Amino acid sequence: MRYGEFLQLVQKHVIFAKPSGPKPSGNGRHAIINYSVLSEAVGYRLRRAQLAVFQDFGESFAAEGLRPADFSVVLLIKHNPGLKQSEVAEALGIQRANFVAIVDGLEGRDLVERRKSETDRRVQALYLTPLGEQFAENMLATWQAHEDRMIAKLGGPEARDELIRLVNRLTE
Amino acid sequence: MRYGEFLQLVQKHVIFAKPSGPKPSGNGRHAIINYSVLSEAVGYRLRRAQLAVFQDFGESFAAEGLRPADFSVVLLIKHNPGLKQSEVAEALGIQRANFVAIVDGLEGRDLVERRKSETDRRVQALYLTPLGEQFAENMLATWQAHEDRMIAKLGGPEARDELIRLVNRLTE
DNA sequence: CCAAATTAGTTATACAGTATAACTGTAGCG
DNA sequence: CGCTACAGTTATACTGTATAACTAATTTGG
Repeated sequence: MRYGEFLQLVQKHVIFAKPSGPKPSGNGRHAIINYSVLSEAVGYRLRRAQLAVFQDFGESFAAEGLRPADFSVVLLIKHNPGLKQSEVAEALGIQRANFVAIVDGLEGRDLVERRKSETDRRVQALYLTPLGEQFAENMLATWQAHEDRMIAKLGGPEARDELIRLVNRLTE
Repeated sequence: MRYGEFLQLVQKHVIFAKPSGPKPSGNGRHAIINYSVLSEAVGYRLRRAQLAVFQDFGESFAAEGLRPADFSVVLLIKHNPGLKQSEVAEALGIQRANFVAIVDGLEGRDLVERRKSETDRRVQALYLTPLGEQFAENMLATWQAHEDRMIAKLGGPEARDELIRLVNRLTE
């Protein structure tokens, strides 16, 4: 058994804890706080928003025990079967060393298959298993429901498109 | 010596590593990848953008060894002197247990002062030290330069306002 | 052709961020 | 007074991420 597989087994089954949102804070009184530039700081507001979205994502996939990285990996393999491990990892900005455990997990759940390339035996080409293909369908339906909630919060598909357009400028 | 202070001492001085961006990926050839819905997935694009912004933030403050949380704490204390530890922590969405080490660090650098409240000796009220006030001025100048870079990437202050307006809807 | 360099994947390890439980000292209240 | 609640703290654990070192396979240059 590989180390990654071992880790997978001992992992707790609760991937995403319940929302740790604003606790019923004691006396209920809240200090009025001056947030200064934080209110309009791109990094801060972006971070808080991203946490809120991931929170919803986590609750959506709590039953499946699927983390954002797992979702992305399954999606990419589904649409690009045969990609090398390192290509998927780089596409998602995941270090190849950390990617091993992710693939171990998906392979252990019989969703993904590693196949040694015939032409280059160093390479592990990735494919979805039949179960993985089926899983991906349900996964995408669950994701779409999550995404629809986010779009609704934003105020519609146009607002979503505008948001994507803006944040992409920060990544380029 | 408290545990938090001990941790502070043994912490490495390199808070933010160099950008681990797209490595000179070997042969230079890149597989053409179908990202499917990931291209327009709110959570995914938001996450990537936030990482890019934090990367720039980290480089901006590498010399000062200031992390995003430290920045926010100093800023809030500057504009709300005398707030309780738990109030600052809650305002920033930081667990009070984890907030202890952050304040330990800032206090150890003589930027922040804990003062036991006269009326409630359980409470630690937070204030900037004179050095902290001075530090905050430089900090804000450094931050503004960072923020200006982000605004420029976005395409101007109007685009920034629009982005903030959109992401705030996700957090509410 | 062969030795050296490079590449893909893997393992081990370290650290930041975050979450929870349990403890101490203090305050409020019947 | 005795019970409950609260603020801060400590210890601990787990996820995500970063780096170095290793193995096996391939490519490259002389």
